[in-house]
Amino acid sequence: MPTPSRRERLRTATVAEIKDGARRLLVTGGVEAVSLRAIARDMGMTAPAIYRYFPSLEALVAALAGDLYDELRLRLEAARDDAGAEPVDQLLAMGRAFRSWSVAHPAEFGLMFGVRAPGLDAFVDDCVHPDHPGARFGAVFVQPIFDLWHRAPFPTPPAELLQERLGGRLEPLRLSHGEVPIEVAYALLSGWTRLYGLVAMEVFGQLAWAVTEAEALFELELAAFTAQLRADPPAAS
Amino acid sequence: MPTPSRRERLRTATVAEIKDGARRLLVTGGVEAVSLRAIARDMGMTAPAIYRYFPSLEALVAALAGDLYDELRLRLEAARDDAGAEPVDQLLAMGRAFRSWSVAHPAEFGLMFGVRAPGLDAFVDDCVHPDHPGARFGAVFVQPIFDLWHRAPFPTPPAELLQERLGGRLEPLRLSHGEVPIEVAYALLSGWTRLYGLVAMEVFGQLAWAVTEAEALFELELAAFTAQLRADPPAAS
DNA sequence: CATTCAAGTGAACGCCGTTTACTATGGCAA
DNA sequence: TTGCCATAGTAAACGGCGTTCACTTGAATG
Repeated sequence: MPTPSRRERLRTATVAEIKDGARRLLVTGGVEAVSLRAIARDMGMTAPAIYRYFPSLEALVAALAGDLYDELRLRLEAARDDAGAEPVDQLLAMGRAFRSWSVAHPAEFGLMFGVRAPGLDAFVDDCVHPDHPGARFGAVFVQPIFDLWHRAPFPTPPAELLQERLGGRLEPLRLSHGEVPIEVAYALLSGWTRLYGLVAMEVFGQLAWAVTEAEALFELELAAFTAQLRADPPAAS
Repeated sequence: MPTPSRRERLRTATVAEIKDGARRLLVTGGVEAVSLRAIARDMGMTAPAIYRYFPSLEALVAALAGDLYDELRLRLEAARDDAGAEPVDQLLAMGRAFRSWSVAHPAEFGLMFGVRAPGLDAFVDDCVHPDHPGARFGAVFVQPIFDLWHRAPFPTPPAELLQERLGGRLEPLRLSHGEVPIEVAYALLSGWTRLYGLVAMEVFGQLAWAVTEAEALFELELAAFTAQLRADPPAAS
């Protein structure tokens, strides 16, 4: 690609400035504080000008969410790469990185993993596009679990049971990552939902009724899960 | 208490009508569709009249959320009471009831368990009031796990480890339910976060990238968890 | 140099929460 | 029965919001 024209450069700079403003508002006031008028005010512009760059507020927020998925994914990839070659260590590091980023960025987490606006972008999300930022984020977990399974299979429910219950329902996963052993798919989903549940409850303040310092609980659960992953599968009995 | 005065009866009826309207809007358009003006319009009133009953929109939404916690708790208690005397069966029934209510009421679920408005009611929530609807909801799970532990202890991480990591951080839980064995507290938190994570991901559409029909995954996880609860604790080795 | 087109403005529309001043009415005490 | 007064409701207004539309301006392009 040749050097982008001057117009192009200005345009991408403005897009970035708009997104920066949106994120600043998101961080300080939650998603409901993100408004075109406030962004434009911060930029010394008027609100309708933003429509030259995004077709609606909602589209802007969706683009911001996509960026955040990429940011979080890069963070997890860095943690994985720093964790050595042992898949379990990589998963541990990724789990901790996921929690620490999420706790440090609760507003962003809420936007990415909280409730979706009713039916608006759901059909955009579950679209199987493998290049969708959310899908690319989920994909980060696949490789380590797959490697671990190759190296040292871990115990799971019996493969026949998994096949019967889950077999026909993994098309979306298969569309992004060819054929994955069903045990790997199960471990991926099981582990991801546990990680998500714990972190989401902490970030959303839903654990305060029971426990202070949710990090202790997080480390306990992480230890329990990795112990499960390190265990030998039961001998065929 | 004597029969409430006529005024009182009219007032509670109006409060109920306002809440009904709010819930209708919540269901059809998500939480952001709940507006005082729309509620008042549906009731043939003007918006400022609602201020005679609730000090703000936010307070109305909070009251609605409280009612929803009670509704869900009653549903879970009914499922538990229909499940016989076996604690594991009770927990299974409560887990299924939680999922089915949540899937059937995604907007309500989002309001109750999704992201909180920034710092607004957080300090109201984590207040240790044992009569807070959210706390009373969480409490439903305590008794069956406690009973199960009494009847047939299940495997957990070693008590000394739990005590060291979690011991000092359970004041909120202890304030609502006296002393609870630390293994029970751990199993409660671990199980609740797994249940929440799975259901929240399904309701929020966060599993669509990997799996269709999340119920199959839910049943697998439920089976895995209850198998864990039914297992014998490892003999002291 | 003339033209074209993207970028931005200002005004407007219809929503929204909330406040204020004001009105009517039903219950209660003198 | 009469008079009072708290209660429930209204209308108008303020500021903020997303969005649309008609309009200007200025820079890149032929």
